[in-house]
Amino acid sequence: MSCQNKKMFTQAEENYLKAIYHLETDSKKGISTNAIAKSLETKASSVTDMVKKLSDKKVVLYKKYQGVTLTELGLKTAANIVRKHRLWEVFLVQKLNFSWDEVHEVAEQLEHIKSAKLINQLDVLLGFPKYDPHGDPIPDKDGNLSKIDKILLSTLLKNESGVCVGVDDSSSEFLQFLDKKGITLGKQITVLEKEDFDDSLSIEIDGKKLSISNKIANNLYIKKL
Amino acid sequence: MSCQNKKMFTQAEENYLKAIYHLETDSKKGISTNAIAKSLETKASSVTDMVKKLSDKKVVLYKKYQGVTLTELGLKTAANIVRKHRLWEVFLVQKLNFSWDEVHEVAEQLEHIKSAKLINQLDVLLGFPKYDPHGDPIPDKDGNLSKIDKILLSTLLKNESGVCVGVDDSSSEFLQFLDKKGITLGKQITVLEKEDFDDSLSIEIDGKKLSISNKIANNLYIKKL
DNA sequence: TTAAATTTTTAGACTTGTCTAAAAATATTT
DNA sequence: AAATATTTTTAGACAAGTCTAAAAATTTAA
Repeated sequence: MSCQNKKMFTQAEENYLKAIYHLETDSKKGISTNAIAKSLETKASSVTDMVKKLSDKKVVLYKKYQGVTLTELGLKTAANIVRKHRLWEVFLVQKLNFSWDEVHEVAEQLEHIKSAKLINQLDVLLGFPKYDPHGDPIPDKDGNLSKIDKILLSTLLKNESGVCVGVDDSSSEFLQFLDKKGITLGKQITVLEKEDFDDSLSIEIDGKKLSISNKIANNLYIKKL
Repeated sequence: MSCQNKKMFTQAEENYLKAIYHLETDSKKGISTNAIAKSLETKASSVTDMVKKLSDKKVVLYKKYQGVTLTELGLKTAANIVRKHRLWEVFLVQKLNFSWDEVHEVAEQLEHIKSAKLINQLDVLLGFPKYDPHGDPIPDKDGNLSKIDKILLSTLLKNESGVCVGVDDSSSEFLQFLDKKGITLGKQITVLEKEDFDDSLSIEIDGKKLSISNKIANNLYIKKL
């Protein structure tokens, strides 16, 4: 088989590692049991149990009541799962005609497939993509991320322009809403007007004028031109 | 989610259904607990337990001590898993440069991914293949198989010719052996000589003469010209 | 800085899928 | 047809991962 040296993790363990990874990039501090429970839609008591196992396996540091942090090994492992998730998302969109709001659920399953060759060759097939269909960076084999200096659309000033490069909320509701409005990654946007009373925006996209609520503008990443 | 109407099965359940499916195509009778246990490398007692669950779910017929048979629903479900397995094998070979001896292990995992769109689009991407990389037929959406009138190389007579269309044993050892000898699907073979004392063959392939043992000839399918 | 509220952990239970060992049924042999 | 061998099932146990309810620790508030 193919599992002598490399540590293997169950799907449940991988999901915990991924959740902690995402929470760590947001908060930098030790991640609380409750935060993990919320993000995995499970109970805090289940998290405590699992976190002990992960600690035994040296992928997290854990002191009772103090939250957890990923070790070097845990970080690498988690980044690799995210890498797989995002590469599969690109595959689904590029090769199988999925739309960006349909990929998450399936990638959530595909990310657990164990085969180094599979993911390397997928990377080749897709042309070594750096970003997934939502604009999120794909970690490389060592877990490093390409950074892009993106800002929220809501921070653009009047008459400034930028290119759509990502979303903060990638729920299918939001993504489908963007589709309906004709807003997709790569599209150029210019802020025509900023309304003070509700923080809504008037923007130009594809030569058309569009009104955008603050909630939308707060979930759309732009790279300034 | 995506699981309101269609019945969902666990990976373990799917593996049992697949095993029973394969055993049924060989034997036509009720499949014994022991046969399933052997094929899944598990214990007969575990099989008894699982078979009861499958019976409750209406995918097999089971009477104590009498073995099991797939119901219509079970047959369709199993064929669908085999369909997914074989489509993924084609994908791995055609798109990701896997060799035919490397695909099984990974397809064994991929076959359990749940998404109708995924498998339909994969079918499109691959051009609706009818056979997997070992020459085994890919069931269509209703579970129907394309039949090919293939025979074992060992049944070819002296001076008869045929095209390699499949293998009976698809262990990586056998497949790697065939690779080494230059025998792949689609290659034309002519029987030059049949030796009586050990049933070995002398064949011509690619204009070269090759000696083939009976064991090999008994595991290689040929379509007569 | 005590008291109250919240978070986290523990303890015990449940499910799925597996196992071993023993009992029951079936099949084979003489 | 009785005795033996084999197969299958049952019974009880175990590991993984989850849950609820209660206890312990920490944080917040007064």
